[in-house]
Amino acid sequence: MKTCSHQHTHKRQELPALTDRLRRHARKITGPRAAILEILRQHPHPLTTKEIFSEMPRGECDLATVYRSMHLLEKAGMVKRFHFYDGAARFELVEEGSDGHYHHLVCIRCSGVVKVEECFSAEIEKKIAAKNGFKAVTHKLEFFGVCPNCQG
Amino acid sequence: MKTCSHQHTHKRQELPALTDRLRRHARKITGPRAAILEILRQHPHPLTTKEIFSEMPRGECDLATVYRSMHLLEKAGMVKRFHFYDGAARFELVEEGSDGHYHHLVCIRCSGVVKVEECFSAEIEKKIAAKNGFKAVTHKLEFFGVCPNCQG
DNA sequence: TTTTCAATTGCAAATCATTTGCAACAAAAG
DNA sequence: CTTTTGTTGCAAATGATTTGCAATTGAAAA
Repeated sequence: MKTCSHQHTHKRQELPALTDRLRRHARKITGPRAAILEILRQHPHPLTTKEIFSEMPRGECDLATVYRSMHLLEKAGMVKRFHFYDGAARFELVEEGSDGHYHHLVCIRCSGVVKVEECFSAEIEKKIAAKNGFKAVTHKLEFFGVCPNCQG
Repeated sequence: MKTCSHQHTHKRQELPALTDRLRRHARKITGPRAAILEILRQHPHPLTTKEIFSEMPRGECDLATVYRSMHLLEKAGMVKRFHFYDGAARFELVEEGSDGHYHHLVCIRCSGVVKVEECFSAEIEKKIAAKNGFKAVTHKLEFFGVCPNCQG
């Protein structure tokens, strides 16, 4: 019983490599989109749409555009969407070739996030799928706790 | 390495037992609260606030009251909150004595939900907590896939 | 490079889920 | 039965996200 073999290597791609990836999905490379990719590139953390928006050089684009772009990037498999404690979606770049499968450990006090390499055995998922007759089963797993700084 | 020992036995409690549980948390048993508990009792599925509201006998109470009640029941440990594919929170009754720790397998097509007994080794969680210096670590885990009816 | 056209954006208004202030009300305690 | 304090209804406020539409702009074609 071995743990699942998701990739966790993170060689951060350059912006051109990212725009190429997007272009491959038959999409235009626009100012806002390049800016968003660059921001995600520089923040290896899950960011909310608002955070991405406020990182934009001088209000470069509309909030709605960020929302639209995030959907686009998500469908292109270039970002992964997360939901933690609050109602806001958070996004993180998925490295090329990675299936984007990894998890987080979130501090319930300060909201700090740590990427988690560990994952449980893929056997469990297969067993669950088989037992219930489901196909294409995936999972979402997030850990929550109190980080060292917020203890005491 | 054994799987975690969460309880999964579900002997559905009667309404009086439920109201007693709530009373123990020093809270008044009101019409809306009893109605909500009864609805949750009769639907061993995660329900959205809206669904609970529309199950109420003739609009018995305000939507805001349902929201307030769900927070109350959550703090009392009587219901568990879930977030699946969409933005709406879903609630399910937690059996007395259960730690409310179990998971779901959700169909991404029809939204059907199956309760999942399986869980991964508790060792993994301990290891993650120790490695990062976090305390009181818990996790949220949900499975997604295509159910038998929605395949093909 | 310039033309052309569909994809994309900005803006404002619309939705959706959820929360909150406040006065009227109703359980539970005495 | 009265008091006390938690609860509710209602309406308005939030916060996140979506959408219609006209104006704009990448990128393919000429």
